Amino acid sequence: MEKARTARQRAREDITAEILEAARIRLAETGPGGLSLRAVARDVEMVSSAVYRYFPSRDHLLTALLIRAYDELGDAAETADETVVDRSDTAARWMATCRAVREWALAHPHDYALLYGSPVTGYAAPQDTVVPATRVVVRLIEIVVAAQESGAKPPLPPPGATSGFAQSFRGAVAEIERRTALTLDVPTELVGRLLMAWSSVFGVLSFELWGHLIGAVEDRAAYFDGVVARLWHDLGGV
Amino acid sequence: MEKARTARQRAREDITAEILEAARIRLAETGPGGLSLRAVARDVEMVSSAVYRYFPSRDHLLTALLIRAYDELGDAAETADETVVDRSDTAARWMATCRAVREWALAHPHDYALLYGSPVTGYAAPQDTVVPATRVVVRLIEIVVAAQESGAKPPLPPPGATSGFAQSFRGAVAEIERRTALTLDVPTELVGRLLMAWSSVFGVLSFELWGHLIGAVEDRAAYFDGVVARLWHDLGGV
DNA sequence: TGTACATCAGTGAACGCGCGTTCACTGATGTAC
DNA sequence: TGTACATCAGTGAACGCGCGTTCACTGATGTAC
Repeated sequence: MEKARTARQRAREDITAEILEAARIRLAETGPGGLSLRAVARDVEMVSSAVYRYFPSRDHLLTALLIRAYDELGDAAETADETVVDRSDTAARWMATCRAVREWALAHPHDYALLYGSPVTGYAAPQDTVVPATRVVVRLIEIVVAAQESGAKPPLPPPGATSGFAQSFRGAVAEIERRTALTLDVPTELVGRLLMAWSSVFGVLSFELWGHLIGAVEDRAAYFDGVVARLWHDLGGV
Repeated sequence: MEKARTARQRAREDITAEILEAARIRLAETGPGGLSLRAVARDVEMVSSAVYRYFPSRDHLLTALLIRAYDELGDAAETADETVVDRSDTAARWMATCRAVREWALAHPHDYALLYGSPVTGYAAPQDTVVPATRVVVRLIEIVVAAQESGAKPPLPPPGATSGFAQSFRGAVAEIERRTALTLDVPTELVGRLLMAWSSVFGVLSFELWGHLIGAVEDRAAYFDGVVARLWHDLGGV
């Protein structure tokens, strides 16, 4: 059994969370590059040096924000998928998951920018962010694999396609083979289409959020749904 | 006939260009949010206040950088397309144009980030950036329209598709109808697929540049080519 | 249970730094007669 | 062609500001005997 938490430990957790939340709000006003420890300290009514008891530097604070945001997004995506009661309705699961990503992005545009926007100059994300960062793709993979297992026909390479494409993402194929219980071979073209779909979803979202669709697309939600449905279709989904 | 330029006018143009170039180099080290007039002034060996003779504020400098980068990218894309001698080989033109975008992005990652990354907090791009910003899509549209005119069959909506998608980008359809000499109707699904392809190209590129493909895709060039070929196939291209 | 010592949160001053922008000025270049 | 005046590029000092990080410190909380 765990030792009971002391008052000090509880306070530390609470205050760490408070600082993180204040930093997140700051993020919206200054952007990640302009995030300032002093400003955050002011918001939580601490002297700036006190924050160093919780985060040893500005970069550690950024890392914590990054992980937290990836985890929130991962939670949102996974929860949305699990809300679909008919687990064999993989098309619905795909749709629900993608929509959840969009909704989270619209609700937290600055956190989204931190994750999928241009990297912060002078800051290199450490290894700890890798696992939380992959939660969304991993879930998308699971859905597509489930569709295959229940008999969806995998997509075919377009006529005239070269082998260079299939060779280019061996790492992803190996990763998927390790993670799945698929007895049949993982069709390479399917993995390629999956990677494409993954970056398309975020490409469309980034375009929507950063204003590149202004003047072209009016109903952004309907557009997103249509795109996601087509990506599913191109994956061989039914 | 134009009046001959005076020494002053020539000097002004030269120095404006020098400042812009210095700013561009700075951009790589600080990111757009951290771009500092004083640092740029130092680089061109001027006193900081002197820069104000050329750019009335930091934001005007950013705008100039933005326009310059969009124009460079537009030039690169258009030139690449025009290099294809057989103008009726629209597949080759599509490929060449997309590749040129990637090459420019790899050669100028910080300018790419300025254009397609998260927007700079506290800075709103003025109207002057709109036209240069659309040069790449416009060229992609021209290529796809040329393919249609020479008999490519337009893509079909996937089975079960709703009308919401087609309705969502009326602005884009109207824009394309105004710009093209197409006598036949512009197929709506084609326009949708075109918008999708457009954001997919930049989605893939952003993922490549910001490190989201690490561990999944090894041969980035082959992957990009494969993606672009599939996008063309999905557009109904031959 | 009570006491002595160790741990740790938070303080406040200081370090050295860079920033955007304004302003009155000097001196060179351009123009009108 | 020569001179008087107007325009403009660049100077240097100053404004008020915020930043990350360090350090010696006080006082509260936790722990071992």
